[in-house]
Parts: sequence; structure tokens; C-alpha cells
Amino acid sequence: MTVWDRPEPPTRPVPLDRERIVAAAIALADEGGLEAVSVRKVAAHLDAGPMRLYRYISTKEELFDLMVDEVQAEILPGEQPGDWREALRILAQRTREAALRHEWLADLLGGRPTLGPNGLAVTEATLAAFDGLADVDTVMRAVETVSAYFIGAIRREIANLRAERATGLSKHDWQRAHGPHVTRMLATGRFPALAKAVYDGTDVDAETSFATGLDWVLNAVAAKLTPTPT
Amino acid sequence: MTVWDRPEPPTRPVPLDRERIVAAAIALADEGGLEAVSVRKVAAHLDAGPMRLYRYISTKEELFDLMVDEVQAEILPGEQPGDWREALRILAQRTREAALRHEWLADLLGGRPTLGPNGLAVTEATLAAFDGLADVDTVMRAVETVSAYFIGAIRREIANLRAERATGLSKHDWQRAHGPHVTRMLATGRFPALAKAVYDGTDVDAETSFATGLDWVLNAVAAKLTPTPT
DNA sequence: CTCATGTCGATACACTGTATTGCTCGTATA
DNA sequence: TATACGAGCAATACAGTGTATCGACATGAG
Repeated sequence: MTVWDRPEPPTRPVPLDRERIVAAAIALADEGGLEAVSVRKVAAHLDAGPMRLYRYISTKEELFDLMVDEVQAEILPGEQPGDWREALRILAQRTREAALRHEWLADLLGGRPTLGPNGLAVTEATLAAFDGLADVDTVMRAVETVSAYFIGAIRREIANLRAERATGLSKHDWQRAHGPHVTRMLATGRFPALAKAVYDGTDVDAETSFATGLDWVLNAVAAKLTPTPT
Repeated sequence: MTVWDRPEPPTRPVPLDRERIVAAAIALADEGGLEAVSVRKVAAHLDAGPMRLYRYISTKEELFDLMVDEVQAEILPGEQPGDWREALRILAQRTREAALRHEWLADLLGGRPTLGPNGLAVTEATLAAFDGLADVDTVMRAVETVSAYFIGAIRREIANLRAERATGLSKHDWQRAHGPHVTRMLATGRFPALAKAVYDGTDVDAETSFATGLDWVLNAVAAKLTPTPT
């Protein structure tokens, strides 16, 4: 029985951990969207059988949770500026940028409570920015309001971006982009305000739109933090 | 060959239209969530073969679009109050109520542009509320900001509601509700601001939280509509 | 060397969205 | 009245999904 007759010893399965799994899932989602993430495909990228992943996650939804938490790490800023306004703005912007890097994030944002370590850290950072500026309840309202705003704004931005892409890369020509349907609807005269907005409105890029709205919301928060004394 | 020997003539398929299809899909989603909506199940509820639906929609995503548009009809208020603030508040509240009736709406809100007739009508109503109060661009920013807020807020509310429900109907006991994990994390001392918020914060019901944030955002909009004269 | 343990791969199941195919039946024409 | 046509439908099929179950097998302990 020479070496040539004996088969090589069975290769041990490549070591695995959540980090690797999540990384593979994120890679798949980054190009192909959330629906490109299937247990089988993730496993294949790791040279593993599909069922093996279920030692690390117990359901596919948990995988999504891990993906979101992983991306939250990208959002955490290194240093917190002293100015609460600046701190909040940075957090919002970084969330937006993360969503632009990982468009699938828009599908998940706000969909489930973020209780992972990084998610909690982001919440902590947000709350910490208000430290000492108001009572706990006001701070809670402020955090909720600001984050509700930017989650909604990010979702819409990504949704529009995809819609534009789907209608063949037309840049900012709303009506032609979304095809004859909207044009026809507007022509019915049943939507005068909308028609005016579409035809007379200035095309403003998504970033400034986001920043403007954010600024408004921060103004609102500021007004509540330092209530105008009688 | 008596009547008794002859089989009844083959029953003509029950007539179908988008309205019926969408209604069936909504019924399924209302109890069971979006994932309970499958082409086969919708068709079965209508005594039809699955493939028949593809005469009315060309993809499942289109079915979702129709569902959203259908629910938007519930949002449209009958009469528009003259006060823009009141008008916006009503639109936001009605959207929230619709989402509470149809929780799956939270999963779809903001996910795609709403170009259906009812969706356009809602946008029209929103824009119309600002008629004559500011230039087109300011109005656009205002509409975007307010709707971004309430979409984000509704999503979070539904997400929390589901999370609570999943952890066994515990009412407002955040830490106990989400199990030992959060408690343990808070005990690490790495999230002081969060811990303070959880332990010292007042439990406020979702509706007032929503209304409060909405009010703040509306304040911000108001400030931009009537800029303080020098 | 043997045995227990825990992990993995294979297999299986119920189900998904949708393309294709050919039948069937109501209608229009000859 | 007989025939051809064409639309709308059901049936079938396919590739893929998430996940339960189970048998084998390598690894560590005794």
C-alpha cells in the first residue's frame, strides 16, 4: 500500500465563526441586494455545507440582524465632538453613507430593534451627545425624533435611487424617468399641487435634501433643549 | 342518458380583477404578515389557479405596490382643514393608524416610490396643504421632512410592537421584555447614557411619543414657512 | 484502545415565484 | 349551421428557498 494508493486524509472543514459568515453575507448583499443572500450561497462562499451555518445562527433573520450590527460599527465615529448638534449630524450622515455603501441597509433600517453591541453603542453615542442638556425624557424624544427622520429619509433616498436605476439610469428627469404613467396622471389635472412641484421645483441633489431636512429637525430639537425663557 | 348521469357543465372560473386580488392579499397579510402572502395562497382564496394572477400583475412586487396603494386610500382624509399644521398632523396620524391596522404596511412604507393613484392623491393632499405658504422648493423640503419623520417613526413603533409581542406580551418592561441580554449589556457599564435612559426614563405610550416628535417637526417646518422677519 | 460527544454533510420536505405548454371554450366568420 | 380562431386558463415544470432530521465520523477523554 504505497502513498499513491492511499487517498489523502479528509480535509478538515475550514474554520468558521460568525464574523466570517456575516462578512460573506454582506459581500453577497452588497452586490445583488438582500435577496441575493441565501443560506446556501453564503455557505458556498465559505466552502461549507448550508446546515453548518445553523450552528452560528438559528434563523436567517438573525443573520440579517448580525449584518446590520456589523454595519453599525462603520457608523460609530471615533471621537465625539462636544457640540451635540454636530454629533447628531455626524451620526446621521454616517448612517446615510453606510446605507449608500450597503444599499440593503435601507431595507432593514428601522425594521427591528437594534440590540447588538454596535447597535447599542450607536444608541449610547446618540444619547451621550445630549448628556446634561435636558432631562432624560426630553432626550429620549429628541433621539427618537432625529433617528425617525433620518431613517425615513434614507429609505426614501435609496428607494428613489433604485427606481431611477430601474428606469434606465435617467438622471433627474422625474417625469420621463418614471415613464409616461406619471406624466399622464399629472396631465389629468387632478394633482395640481403635485404637477406644480414637479414642473416648477428645482432639482436638488439627495445629499442637500437630506442635510436640509436634518437641519430643520435639529432646529426643532434645539428649541426644546433650551426652551425660550419667558 | 338522464340528467343524473350527466355531470354538471364545468363551472366557469370565478371572475377576477385586481381589486379582488388585492383584497385577498391584504386579508392574508393582515393576519400573518407579508410573508403569509404567496401567489398560491392568494389564488387559492379566490378559487383560482396561481398562474391566473399573472394576467393582472406581472410580478409579486407589483402586488405589494397595489396593496400599498389600496391602503393609501384609507389615509386620504375627506375634507382638508384650512390649517396646514392640522392637515399635516391628520395625514401623519392616519398613516400611523393605517399601519396599526395593517402592520405589514410598516415593512413597505418608504420602500418604493408610491406612484399609484391613491399614493399620488396622498402626495397631492400633502402638497396642497402648503399651497401659497411658501415657494415650491421650501414646500418640497417640508413635505419630505415631515413624511421622512413619520415613516421612520411608524417603522420603529411597529418594530417595537412586534418585539414586545415576540417576547411574550410583556407590556412596557423594556429590560425584562428583551430578556437578559440587554440587562447584561447595561450592567457592563459600557452604556451609561443608555442605562440611565432605560432606568430613569418615563414610559410613554407610542401614540404620544409619535405625536410629540411630529409636533417638533411641524414646529421646525413652521419656522421655515414664516421666516422671522429681521 | 475504546467509548462518548459534539459537529458536520447528506438527505428530505414543504414551499416559493414564475416560464412554458397545450387545452378549452366563447365568439366571429363563412 | 359549421368552422376557424384566439384569448384565457390550468397543468406542469423548474430552479431555488429555509430549515428539520439523521447517520457517520473525527476528536478528545478515560
